[in-house]
Amino acid sequence: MNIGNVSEQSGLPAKTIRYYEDIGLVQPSRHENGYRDFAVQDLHKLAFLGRARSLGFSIKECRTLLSLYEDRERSSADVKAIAQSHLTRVDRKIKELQALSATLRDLVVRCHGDERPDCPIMDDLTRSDFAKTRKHLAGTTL
Amino acid sequence: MNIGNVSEQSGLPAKTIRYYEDIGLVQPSRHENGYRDFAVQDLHKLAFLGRARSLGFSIKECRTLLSLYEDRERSSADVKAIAQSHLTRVDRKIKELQALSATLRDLVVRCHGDERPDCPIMDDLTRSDFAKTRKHLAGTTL
DNA sequence: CCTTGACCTTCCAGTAAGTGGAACTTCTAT
DNA sequence: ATAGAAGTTCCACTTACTGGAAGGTCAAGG
Repeated sequence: MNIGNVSEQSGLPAKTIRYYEDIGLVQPSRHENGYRDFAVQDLHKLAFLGRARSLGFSIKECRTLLSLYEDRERSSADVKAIAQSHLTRVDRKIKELQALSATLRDLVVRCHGDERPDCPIMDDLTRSDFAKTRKHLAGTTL
Repeated sequence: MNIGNVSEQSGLPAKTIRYYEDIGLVQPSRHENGYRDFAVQDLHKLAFLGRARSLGFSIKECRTLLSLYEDRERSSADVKAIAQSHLTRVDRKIKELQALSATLRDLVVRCHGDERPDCPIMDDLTRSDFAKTRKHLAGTTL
């Protein structure tokens, strides 16, 4: 099966599939002409990866999940542990963002938003008493 | 003022401050020995940036906010617009993560988590009917 | 046979916002 | 004089891809 076909069936961009091969998540064989030749198992793996990624698992976790996926002797406890820690991470992030949202909302509501320069948002940013309490949002890329 | 001093007072790592100079957010002058010499205004700017970043504003937004910060003729409407769109983004992300959390929680709850291999989480990941519905979490790095 | 276009290949660069480390110089205190 | 702290630059690494260039391959139509 060619990459375009696999891309369509798995829902993953061809670029992503090549990338996944690069980092060793799949190992398709090659045709004589150099084209990748994906087996049905590869398609399943890629679909699995797509779903796992869409659930927010990191590539590293996906790697582990994939090895469990292929392990008939796996214990569901191992799978659950990964999902559980991911869930905890997600929930922690939600809390962080909710706190952020509350702060922003308060500032936005209090800003009259007209042509005058005075602005509670700027006042907040200009506060100098935050240096100790400030916490970086751990890797929050929105 | 040396960078260590500024770092301490602003709460930003020295590395970050140098990075901010690299990308043109601050322009400290230099001592004869090559050491950076920060003015009080630079310190204020960096504190401002630290606070803005901690509120989740992107560097690009920080750049704009900084120019508004230095603009006595600014209209608070401009500031509010940036904060508002950021808030919208945060709230959208919260919703995404909440949906994710619900899905994960359901899977985790349903997984017995023992030594046996059968597992609802794996079953979900192995589902093949998601390719169309799957949505990549837009840039969610937790 | 030739061409056109779709599809495939590799490789390089860029994204966001820093962080870590190496190699080196300068300042400060003993 | 020398040790250690603090400063400097530069390069690489992080995440998970994505975009684009330059070029090879394949199927269909004239």
